[in-house]
Amino acid sequence: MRLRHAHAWKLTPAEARAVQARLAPLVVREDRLGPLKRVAGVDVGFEDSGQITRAVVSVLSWPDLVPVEDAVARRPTSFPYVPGLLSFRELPAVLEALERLSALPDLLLCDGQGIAHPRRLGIAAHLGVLTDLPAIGVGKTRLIGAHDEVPSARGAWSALRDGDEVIGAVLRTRAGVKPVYVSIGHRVSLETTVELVLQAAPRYRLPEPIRRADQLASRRKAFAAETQGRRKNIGQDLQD
DNA sequence: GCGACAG
DNA sequence: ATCTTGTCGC
Repeated sequence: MRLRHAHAWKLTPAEARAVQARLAPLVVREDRLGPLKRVAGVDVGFEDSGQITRAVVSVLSWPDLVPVEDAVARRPTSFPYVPGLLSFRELPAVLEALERLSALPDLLLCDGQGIAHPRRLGIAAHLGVLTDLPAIGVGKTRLIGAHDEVPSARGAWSALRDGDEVIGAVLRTRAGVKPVYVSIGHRVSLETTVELVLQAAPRYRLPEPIRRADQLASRRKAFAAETQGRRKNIGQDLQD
């Protein structure tokens, strides 16, 4: 498949913020999803002291969450980490990985914020707009926004607010475990976002697609079992 | 001017 | 994000 985009983004932080201001209005905050069959987790890791960006997209079937395809892409890191500008550092590699899939997924679950961002264009929203695929942001920590304490039961959540606007939800995917920060990425309402994240994370804190992408993006060890409760095998490395 | 600050 | 195994606790 083709995602016609030049992946060479040589921008200054000021220019990057201008791009965000231009794209933020294009985010669709309502449900515009088709049938879900393939859901992808997106994550990025770094090698060589951060000089190489490694993006992974793991596609799982829905709703059974069985791994069906993975794609990896490595690129020289071309943008520093600047809070609020994460997508300019990670998306070039992510787009390259997406293009390597045999088919695009029906939904993207991204490690990072959606519209819970200063200019409402976190990495999940940015990726959603560029690909026009439904997308959801799942952050492990907060970028912006305030919220009440979240009840400890799985499924409980509190609105994440920036002033008067609700920009996301702080959701408990596991009882008694630190909640995750979820927000609209593109073409998915906040209500649906909460439902889908809960369905995608039936057992662990993070959604299965993101967990798998995490594995492939950081560790380089084999991860044969664990997904379906099988035996553990140490030893076999697997490259890409 | 002083903090806060996704990954 | 990354440097890194085993270990303490529910």
